[in-house]
Formats: sequence, C-alpha cells, structure tokens
Amino acid sequence: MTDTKEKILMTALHLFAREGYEAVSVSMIAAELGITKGALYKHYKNKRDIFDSIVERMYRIDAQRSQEYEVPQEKYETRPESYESVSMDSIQNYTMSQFIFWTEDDFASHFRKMLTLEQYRNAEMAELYHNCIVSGPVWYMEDIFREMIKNGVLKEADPKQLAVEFYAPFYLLVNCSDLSKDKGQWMELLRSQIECFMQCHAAGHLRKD
Amino acid sequence: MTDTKEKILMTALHLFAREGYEAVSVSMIAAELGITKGALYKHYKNKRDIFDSIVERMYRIDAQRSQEYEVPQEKYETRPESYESVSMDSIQNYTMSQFIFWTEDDFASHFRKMLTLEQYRNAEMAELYHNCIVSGPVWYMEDIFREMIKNGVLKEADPKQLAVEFYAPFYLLVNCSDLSKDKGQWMELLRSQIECFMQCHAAGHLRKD
DNA sequence: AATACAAGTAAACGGTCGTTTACCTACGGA
DNA sequence: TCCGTAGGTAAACGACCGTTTACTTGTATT
Repeated sequence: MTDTKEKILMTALHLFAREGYEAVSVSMIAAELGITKGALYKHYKNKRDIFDSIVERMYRIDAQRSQEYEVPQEKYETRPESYESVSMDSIQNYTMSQFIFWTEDDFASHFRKMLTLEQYRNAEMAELYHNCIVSGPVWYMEDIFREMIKNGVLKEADPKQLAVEFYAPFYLLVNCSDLSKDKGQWMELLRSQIECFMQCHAAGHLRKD
Repeated sequence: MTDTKEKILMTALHLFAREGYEAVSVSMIAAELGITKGALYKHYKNKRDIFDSIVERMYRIDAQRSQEYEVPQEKYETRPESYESVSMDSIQNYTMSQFIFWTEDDFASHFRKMLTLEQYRNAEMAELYHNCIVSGPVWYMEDIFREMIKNGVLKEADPKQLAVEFYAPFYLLVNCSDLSKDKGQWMELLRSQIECFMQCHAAGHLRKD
C-alpha cells in the first residue's frame, strides 16, 4: 500500500519540523508509525530520500497554488505583462490566504519550520528558505509595487521600501503565530496592517485604462 | 588555563548556530580546537552544560546592554516611570545599535541563530526565542509607543499596530542579513524604514512638559 | 495451485554518540 | 623535595545511528 509511504513522509515532516533533520532518527519515524525501521527502507532508499521527497512536494504544491491565484507566478523579467493588471484587492486576498497557508496548512506550516531549522546548514538550504519565506517575497512584492506605481495605483515611492514595509509584518506575524495556539489574533493584526498600508500608499484617485 | 574553557564555549556556539545542538557532536567541538573530547569534560560536566553556559552568558550580556542605553529595561508594570521620557532619537539610536548587535556581534548573532534552530524543540526554547527576538520586542515597543502617544510625541493610533509596523522591518531585515555578506544595504533599508515611520507617525508639534 | 512480489519483521553490520576511566605530565605552594 | 591538582591523552563503555540482510507473510496474477 502506498498509504504507508505517505504516512512516513508526513510523520517525518512533523518530526523534522520540531527536532531538525539530524536530530530525528529513522527508528523514531518508524516507531511513530508502529513499524520497524527496516520496513521504512521498502519505501525510501534512505533518510535523505525522505527529506528530498518533502522538498519536491513543496515545489509541486507551490506551483499549483500560484496558478490558482491570479497573481504573477514568475519573475518580472520573464513575463512582465503578467504584472500589468494586479489589483490591490487580489494582493490583499492572496496575502491573507498565504498567511493561513504558512501558519495552518499541515504540510506548509511544518515545511516552513523544517526549513527554518535547516537554513544555516548549507547554501542550498539557505537559498531555499530565503526564496520561499524571507527575501524572495520581498523581491516579488517590489516588482509588483513598481508596476503599481507606474500605473498610478500607488503613490510615488521607493518600491523596495514599500515591499519591506508590506511584507515585514507578514513575516513577523507568521513567526509570532508559531508560539500561540490562537492564530486568529495575529491574522487580524495582519489585516489591520495591510489596510493601514493600503490607506497610506494608495493613490487618491482611480485611473481607468 | 580558563582560556580553553572560553574557546570551547565559542566554538560550540558557532557549531550550534550552523548545525543545531543535536547535530553537533562533542568530538566535533574538540577536534575544532585540536584537543581530545576527554579534555572537554575537564571544563564542562557534559554537552548540555556548554549549551546552558551559553544561554546564561546571553542573559548577562543582555542585562548589561540594556543598562548602557537609556531605554527602559523592565516591563511597563514594574517601572512605568522609566517609560515617561523616552525620545524618538533614543529609540532610533537603540534600534540601529540592536541591529548591528544581532547581525554582526560574534556572540549575539550566533546565539540568535542557535536559538532559531532550537525554538521548536520545547516550550522553554520557544519562550526564550520569542522573548528575545520575536514577540518580546513587540510588547516592549507597544508599551513605549502607548506612552509616547499619551505624551503627545506620537499621533493618536493603536500602539500595538504601531509596534508591529515598527519592529517587523527590523525582524525581517535581521533575517535577510543572514544570507548575504553585505549587511550594510539591509541596515540602510532599516534606517529608511525607521525614518519613514517617524515622519508618518510623529506628532507635528512639540509639547513641552 | 503455483508463482511473483510487495510489505513487513528481526537481527546484524560497522560507525559514531556522550560519557567515564586510567594514566600522564607540568607546575605552584608547603 | 614532595604533593596536590589542573589540564591533557588514549581507550573503553553501552547505547544508538543509518543501512543491509535473510526471512516471513499476505495477496494478486497466471
């Protein structure tokens, strides 16, 4: 049954997210599932293979998600036309959805924690962590905001500074939510921050195309 | 010589910050210093003792630092009078100094990374991490801003929202600086953010006591 | 009914883990 | 000069590591 393979992956992810990759033993994963560690090697060729499968799945999920939302999926250079008609509403909508995703989704929240614990181990992990969760989103928002300023949706400002101002509360509150069970208060705080941002930087008039 | 004891502590801290506590072996620490692991037990009673010594030292350093700066050291409830005359300048000054501290100071930057890697292991580590680096500073700034609004230094606003808006860029940029060697650009970005914050929320007029 | 195979067990492999032990200096104070 | 001790070595301890092996099932296909 391929069901066991799935259980191994999720169990390992949960453990990796709490203890870190090295601190989790193969026996630990197996014991959590009530099987022996030998059985585990029928599904994955080694411990690293489990980790790699997790990362690979995250890539798949992420690609799928960015397709579902009407926001640009690629860098500005590759498809600048996709940045032309991004609305404030879709930004806000996508951001709140991403917050729930990174804090509450069983896979994504644990993946984020796991990556947090592996970020200093080598350059590959550092890059992955920063692209997904730290500086990656900042560059992304910078491109969007630059276009929004050009289109007159936002007031004149430094797009990079706007990007930091917009994304920083997201990043902080995601990490705040790790501590407490009640993630709702952080989400409401984020909503306030976004509304304040919009109110502060949105151009006063609407411009038709 | 107590010099070896100090070298063990710093070497262990550097390794803990990169690999995580569990992933670092006692042999690894000893090898880095060119001694055998047996010698290590002449200075610390076990591996956990090294970790605890690191945490204890951080407490000492932190207490010493907050004394050097003219900013409140304790919670608002315990000494509210210390919050009465906090100026914008001292806030800005302290914040920039804290940024350099957490990103460049050999002990503090590695301690922060180590704590980042241990935060999910148990409640004690989680609390320590959040008190030092995540939600702790937010509560702290909230108290300061509430008093500043009361004193007319800042415009009327929700102090908690202000605290998030102020601290979030700090937290994000500290983490950004982990990836790149050039920490200067992030520091300048932080300076811009703070100046923008001041300009946006400072009360237009000065009020004398 | 015979066969092939997927999925599990138990045990063993060589290695490393954190820690302890026994032994070896070098040296400062009585 | 003798002794205690601080700081080091090398080796061993039992436990656990990731991985492999040999063997046992249940089940599906021929």
